[in-house]
Amino acid sequence: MNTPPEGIRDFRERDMSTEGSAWREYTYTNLSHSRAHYLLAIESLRNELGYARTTDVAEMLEVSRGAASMALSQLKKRGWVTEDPNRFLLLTEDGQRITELVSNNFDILRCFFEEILGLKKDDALTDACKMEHLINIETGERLQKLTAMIMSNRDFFAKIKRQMAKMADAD
Amino acid sequence: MNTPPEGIRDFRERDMSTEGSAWREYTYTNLSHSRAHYLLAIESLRNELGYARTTDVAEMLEVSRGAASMALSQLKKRGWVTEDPNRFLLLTEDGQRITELVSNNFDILRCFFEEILGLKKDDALTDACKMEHLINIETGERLQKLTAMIMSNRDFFAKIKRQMAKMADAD
DNA sequence: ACAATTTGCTTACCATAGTAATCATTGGTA
DNA sequence: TACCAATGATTACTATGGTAAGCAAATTGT
Repeated sequence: MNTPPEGIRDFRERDMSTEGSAWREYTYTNLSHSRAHYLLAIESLRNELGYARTTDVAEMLEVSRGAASMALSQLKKRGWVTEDPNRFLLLTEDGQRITELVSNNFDILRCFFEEILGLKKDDALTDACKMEHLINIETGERLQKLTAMIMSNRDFFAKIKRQMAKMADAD
Repeated sequence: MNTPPEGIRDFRERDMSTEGSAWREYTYTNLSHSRAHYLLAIESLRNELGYARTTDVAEMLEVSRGAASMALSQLKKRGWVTEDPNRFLLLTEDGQRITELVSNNFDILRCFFEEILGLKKDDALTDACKMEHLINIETGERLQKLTAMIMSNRDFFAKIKRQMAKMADAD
């Protein structure tokens, strides 16, 4: 947990001396929101179908095949995606690490939003999706820990649930 | 708290029937990360200096004056920014509402990351900055509530602090 | 008063992230 | 075999969000 996975720039090493343009730092993994979903799509397709072609990715993400083709060739250049001998898409080891990281972040966030903050499933999903590639490893780990601690404290958890339900009623 | 401020599309009304491209929804306020900071810069400059010119905004955000000029003219078109009789930049009422929303989100997130999750100040700031314009109103309100509830539960708060400190040591 | 600087803006440029149209392979089938 | 559909990639286009260079008008300094 000490160092980030291979292929991911360590955000903790960034130069904060030039503060002020911190607002521009928002990738952590050097992965855009969109590119993250190409990786997730490959993973998900390989789990569902056993394979992933450019066309399948395009269809899943509802983008044109041209866009998928270009996006995927970028991801290949960066060493996150390759092809198997039969030209089906594969995640490299780096690609898998990053995908898993983003996927974990998504789960942590979704769970926190839904179980702790009591957001509706859809809203929890949407917000988690927006942030999955943004939070750094440390934040994810700590959020997960917090969620676990709250959920294992029955009284406090119940209290939170009541309060959050009250807020939902106010809507 | 029931409805979003004027000039902000209500994300809760979006059509979720076309799920699947939810990954593409990530603005809520129709405000990009970058544009949000133009609004915040105007607000902040007017508080610090009493006025905000294009040049001041450009300098604060460390972008070129050309970029600032274009960004600001977009924000003017959208009715979030105007000029006073002497051509100094002003936030419109809609602009102020959005700026306040983003600014509140930032404070809520920063506080949560720093006080609850125990992130270092810089990391808390960075993560909050990345998400300030992304979380929807409801999520912000609930996160704030959670933070308050945890902080006012002395025993549990102390326990969390211990755990989070332990995670920091592991780094 | 006049030169120098500041300011706001335009222009030409770059990169990313999409679309739509088109094209070359390829693989199955009539 | 000869054709047709599907696949993957290319091309031209759009929009956003930047930079750098340069221009015109206003402000400032001596």
